Amino acid sequence: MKTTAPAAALSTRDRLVAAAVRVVARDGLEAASVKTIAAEADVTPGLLHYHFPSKEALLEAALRQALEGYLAAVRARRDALPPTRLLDAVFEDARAAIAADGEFFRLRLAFAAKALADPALAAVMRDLNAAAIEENARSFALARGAKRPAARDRALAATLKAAFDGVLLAALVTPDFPLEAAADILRTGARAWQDRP
Amino acid sequence: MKTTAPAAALSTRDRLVAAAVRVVARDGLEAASVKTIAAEADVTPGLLHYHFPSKEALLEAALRQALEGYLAAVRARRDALPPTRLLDAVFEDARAAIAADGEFFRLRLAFAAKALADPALAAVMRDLNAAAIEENARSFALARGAKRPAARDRALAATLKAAFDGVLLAALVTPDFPLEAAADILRTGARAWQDRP
Amino acid sequence: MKTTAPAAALSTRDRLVAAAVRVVARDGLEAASVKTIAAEADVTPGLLHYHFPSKEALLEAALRQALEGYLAAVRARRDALPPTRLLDAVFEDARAAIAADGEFFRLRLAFAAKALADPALAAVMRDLNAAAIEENARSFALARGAKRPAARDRALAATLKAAFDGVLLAALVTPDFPLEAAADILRTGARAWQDRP
Amino acid sequence: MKTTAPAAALSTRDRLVAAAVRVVARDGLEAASVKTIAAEADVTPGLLHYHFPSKEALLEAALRQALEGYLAAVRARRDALPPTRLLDAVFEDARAAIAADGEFFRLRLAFAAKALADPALAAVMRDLNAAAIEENARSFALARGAKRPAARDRALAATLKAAFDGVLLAALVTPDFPLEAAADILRTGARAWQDRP
DNA sequence: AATGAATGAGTATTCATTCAT
DNA sequence: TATGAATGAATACTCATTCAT
Repeated sequence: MKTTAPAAALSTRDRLVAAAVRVVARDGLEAASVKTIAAEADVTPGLLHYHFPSKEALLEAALRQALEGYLAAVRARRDALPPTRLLDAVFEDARAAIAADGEFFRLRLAFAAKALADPALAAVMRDLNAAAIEENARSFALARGAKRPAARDRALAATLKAAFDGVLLAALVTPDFPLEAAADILRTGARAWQDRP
Repeated sequence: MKTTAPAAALSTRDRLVAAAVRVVARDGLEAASVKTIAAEADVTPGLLHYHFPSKEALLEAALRQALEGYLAAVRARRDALPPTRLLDAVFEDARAAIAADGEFFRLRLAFAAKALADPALAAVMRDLNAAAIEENARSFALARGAKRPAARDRALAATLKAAFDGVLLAALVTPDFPLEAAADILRTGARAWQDRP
Repeated sequence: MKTTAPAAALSTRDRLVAAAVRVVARDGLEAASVKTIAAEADVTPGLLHYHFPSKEALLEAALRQALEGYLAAVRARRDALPPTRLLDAVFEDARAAIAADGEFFRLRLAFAAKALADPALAAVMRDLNAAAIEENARSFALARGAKRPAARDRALAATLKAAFDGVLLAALVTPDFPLEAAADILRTGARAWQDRP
Repeated sequence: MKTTAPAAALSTRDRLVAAAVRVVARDGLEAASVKTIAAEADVTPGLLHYHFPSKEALLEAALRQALEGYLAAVRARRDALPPTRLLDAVFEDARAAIAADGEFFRLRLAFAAKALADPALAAVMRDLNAAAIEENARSFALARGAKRPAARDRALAATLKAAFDGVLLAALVTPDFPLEAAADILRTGARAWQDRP
């Protein structure tokens, strides 16, 4: 019989997924060979293929896990705020991401590039993107006094997410990117959109 | 004496750069092996290394050429417009890019991901990004009635470029992305920023 | 249960080392490509790199193994002789080497040339050379009636080894090299050195 | 019309040979590619094949030129000495070579290794080796009071040359090689050989 | 579940040589 | 003479995958 320490004792499968996330976030997809990932998980390459049919399958699981973790973090922060502050929260999320999220963004960018040629990855990204947008759309609806998100809420959420992604990329490559101006411009546009009847 | 047909008369070097651009735009960086690029240029792999010290050097030249081509196109369109329509032109550029530019964006995204780990590529991107932004900043200054671009013009230009890049990526991955809303939100924010004293 | 035939039971690693020794001794370092060595070991080139991080690492192991084998042979012959005959034994060793050792010397010469530019190989040669010299120095001390080798014993051993190496090279390139004269001259000089108080 | 400065203006052919000698002496045969040698001679690789049918032919010329230069230097020093001091001169030559001749020896060792598998190179080495030995043999005959070198003189010359070559190699690889002892042992043996009736 | 050995196709790069100009 | 472009074969090495144990 084997007793498992509750938190630390990840299954081999989960260790592999976590290792893949770490490697891609830290060193990019080019460095994410089977050998490298297996070593990061302290496991032999052969075992990786016992748990996953291919390297692609593992990478897909890694992308899903990374995006789900991000989504959960967004949700948690959102649940702790009153509805009227939700639009501000989006901007704070974005600013926090820009300040701290270099690694996670590296992973997201690497996978985005790969997804353009890989339908399975594209599907994962689309689904979890949609979930995050729906989450924010719900918040925007509440702030407007509506119970359920409408098309205008989803459009706002999708736009802000996309725009901030672009800003995040630019800020990572260009050290002196004008973050304040970007936030100001986007916030003004968003407020006007919200106040429209 | 040799008459040169305008298109076929590219030097081998230029044919290699063009081939690299094509391959990366069409199939991504993962498919851009020396063998593939050489074949696309109708050349032997050995010859590629006669003209470029390494694959990396060729890819860097390809990125530069692609971005310079883009910059030239932006400049040309800009020169054909009266100053008061310049802000609108940015939005039209962006919309045109979203509608038509899938291939060019694929290349840009692939190189962006690689640039996070490759300082030489990052420098190329930064330089040509900065040139494009300066170009637009000049337009925005003229529209404000100023002769020379100030920090506020550059901030606006940088923000719009970054935000539209994000929108472009999202639109490529998500077919039903709300382009109209995005343009509206960004335009509103930009106008408010411009009208500020 | 597996019965192992003594010769065939080499590990893959050992088969690779032996194959490298054989190829270098027979055809020289220029012919010692990864492909050639792998074929000689009846193994795929990929497997060579599974067992050795690089071709250089394999060649270093091969050099060490060849020199250790030689050293062991010298020791064995030495142990079978009475102390007074030890100086003569050195000359017999040398003559035997000259007569029979073409292949081993080809390897040694190839590696010596390479070692001038490769510190790792140079270290291996130096260490095993020193061991062989110390071995002979001990013999010369015993022949003098001393228990432990002194500087004069090591100087004699080093000189004889070096001089015979040169003679061996010359004899290999020049078929009619005067081996008897060489042995006579060296023996006379060595005896005089030994008889000195 | 082209005027040629008398000493500096080597023919292209000679510049190539000199460049090959320099490259091999400095960096070894492994570094002596056609490209490298041509660059050292400030010439294009294509031109090399105009003057030499193959790389091998150039290397053979380089070896011959290096050995002939060495032979000329030996002859010159010999001509300046009275007959009775000639044996000493051999030892001084050798000591000078050991002290200063690292580069030349590197070349000689590299070619020696290659010559074991290349009959054309082996012939060059043998011929010029024989010439140098004959030179010394003549000296030894004179010192004995004979007019013409006999077998015993040639044997002595061949032995000393070979032995000193070995010592030179050992001294290059082993920094603390006992040069004094080596010279002493060889000189004693040589004198005894000379004094024999 | 896990290992470690093995494969075969693929990678970028270097090389001596040829040839039209 | 001399150049610079071009070729094709060879180089060491990496990779995802398979499989017997």
